[in-house]
Amino acid sequence: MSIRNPKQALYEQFAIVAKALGHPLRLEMIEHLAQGSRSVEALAAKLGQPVANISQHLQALRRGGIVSAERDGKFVHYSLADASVLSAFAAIRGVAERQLAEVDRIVRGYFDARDDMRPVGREELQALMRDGLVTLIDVRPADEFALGHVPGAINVPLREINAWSGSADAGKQIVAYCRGPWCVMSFEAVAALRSLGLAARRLEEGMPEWRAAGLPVEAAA
Amino acid sequence: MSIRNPKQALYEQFAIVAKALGHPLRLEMIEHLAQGSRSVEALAAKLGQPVANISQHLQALRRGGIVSAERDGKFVHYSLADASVLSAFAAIRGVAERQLAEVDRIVRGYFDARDDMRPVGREELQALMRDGLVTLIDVRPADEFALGHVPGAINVPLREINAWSGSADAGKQIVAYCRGPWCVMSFEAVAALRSLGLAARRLEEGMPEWRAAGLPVEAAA
DNA sequence: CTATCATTCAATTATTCCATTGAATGACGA
DNA sequence: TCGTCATTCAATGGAATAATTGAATGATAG
Repeated sequence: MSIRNPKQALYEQFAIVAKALGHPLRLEMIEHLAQGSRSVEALAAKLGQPVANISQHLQALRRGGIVSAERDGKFVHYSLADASVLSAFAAIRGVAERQLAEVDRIVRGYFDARDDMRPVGREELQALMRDGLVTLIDVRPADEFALGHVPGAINVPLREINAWSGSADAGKQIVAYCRGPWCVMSFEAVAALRSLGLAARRLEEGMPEWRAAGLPVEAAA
Repeated sequence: MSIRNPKQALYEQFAIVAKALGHPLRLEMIEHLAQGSRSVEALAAKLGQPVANISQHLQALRRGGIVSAERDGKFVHYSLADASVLSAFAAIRGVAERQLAEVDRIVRGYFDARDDMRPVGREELQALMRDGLVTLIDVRPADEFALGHVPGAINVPLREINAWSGSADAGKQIVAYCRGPWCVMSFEAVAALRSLGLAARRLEEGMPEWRAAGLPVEAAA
């Protein structure tokens, strides 16, 4: 290792962390790992990527201190190293939302962010739930739901949304959430429900943010 | 541009932001810009880098929404685009401090972080200042001091620290701060003062963090 | 001990990023 | 209008990073 002054050496370390976050696939991996720990194979399957590719990206994330690994039999389970990883992700997302016009364009174009797409905040949701005014649905796959979900939520994976909608209580508003603030599944769930004439809105954030806020989490028995 | 789904498109945008933070030189540029706006030339001089190189990195930072440019005559002044940039930087620093053993090693090795190097916190400083128990010195160059400093601080650029120490009030503890939590100048100032037998400690954070916390800032007349 | 399977490593090619150089742009002052 | 100066652009070669493939490792089950 070359001799440098400590300032540069520190900046190099910080840059390693930022660089680890600087790839779209790795960010997607982080969002999945934020739902709970995963084996390399499971993660690869979720993302539709070759195992070796995911393994390499996991090494990069590990070098940056983003994830930690734990061996369990012949599986290695990866998970986020620290809650501070989520705040770093959130901070980067915040910069992008505030500063990059492209983000705004994507959100408006693809997600069709109309005024009435205004998401429900955490406090607002808790008030609505207390008053029994909403049906809260968790549109993530069943395995992620099982690892932890908002108390009172029903698991309705995205592909079952149309079938489920028939049994929905038309008198209540539906609130959907999934993996994070920009997770597409809740957008699509809301769009699908609305096209069926149901009143639906997104929860502003997803499961990891709910958990990070210290709010109660329910797990499968 | 290829057609992708919105999720990937968003992750790509977030990755652009993270990638912009993923280079040591750019992080150093951010720390300088956090002191105040700078022209390309001024920044290049501060960092001892060719102008064209700095210009290119500034473009990268601009693409990532990290900095914004403002033309003034034939100069272009760059500054941080948003206070959220500082929190993103802080979040990344936080991950590095918590997770990367190398950071710990550098801090211990170069900065000689002994127990009594424990830095002074903001509240503690304010209490000490109120009671007149400390001399607060700002060890940044005079131009950065002029753009804003902690009220009551004396500007003692690092290279003048030995000359100044003769006139220091030996009955008071000295607290030094500079550009940020890991800015080397305050470490070196404290080391120099201690080797002269004076009681000196670092302020935990630097000017940008002080400003971001909404605390009062004094600028040159 | 051997077979199996999850994971990692190694090697390849394509792509992107980086620093440097020199030329182009764009605004100001004479 | 012309020269000057700050900044940006374009082009170069060299280094790092990414995706793919196939082989190596390391732990479990039989």
